[in-house]
Amino acid sequence: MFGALAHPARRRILLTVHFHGGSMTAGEIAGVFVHAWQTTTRHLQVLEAAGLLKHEKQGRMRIYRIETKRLELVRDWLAWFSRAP
Amino acid sequence: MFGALAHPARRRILLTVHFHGGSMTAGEIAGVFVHAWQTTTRHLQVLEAAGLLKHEKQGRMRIYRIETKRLELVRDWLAWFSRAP
DNA sequence: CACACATTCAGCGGCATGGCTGAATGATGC
DNA sequence: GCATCATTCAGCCATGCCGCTGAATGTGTG
Repeated sequence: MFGALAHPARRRILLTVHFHGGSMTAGEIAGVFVHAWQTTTRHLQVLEAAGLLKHEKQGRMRIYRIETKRLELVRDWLAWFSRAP
Repeated sequence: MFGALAHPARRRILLTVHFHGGSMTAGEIAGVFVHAWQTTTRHLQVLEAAGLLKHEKQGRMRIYRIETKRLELVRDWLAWFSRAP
């Protein structure tokens, strides 16, 4: 998970999808970035492997949507540092 | 920052230091891990470069302490996903 | 001063990652 | 069925990271 968030492009993907209503097609996402779309595809796979995105086929395009629940794990981890030592 | 948190050993270092009262010497930290201490040293440097740790010399040992403020930046970033798109 | 201790610096090998290009899959429309 | 669009798979190369070992820096003790 943290590994997936470590790359700026992947964080931007998450933000982009979120502010686009929570779901976007792979093409739309790739269109936002300068990279070759194949590169973006790999980032999407990394994010999906980390459980931060899920995709569903709809016709000939795949729609990605965010799994915000997964992000709460990060929040939970951070919470350890709020507790008294 | 996320890059620094991406490695399990570094997250463990942060937790270890936190639950040890917020500060530890490099030797104590290295003692907890299986790795060669030189390896741990590099992790400490990465964490320091990310602003998550700071050190101060005290005699011939260096004391590291956590910068929890820095972790709040992560929290702030996560907050974007709580806002309505 | 000489020595021991705590810690870091420098460099090596192996493996993963990130960018690219070129070819393959899969659904649609005529 | 065939051409087309959206997307992914496979492989290449360069760079960076992580573990290690061996030598160097700095600081206290006799």
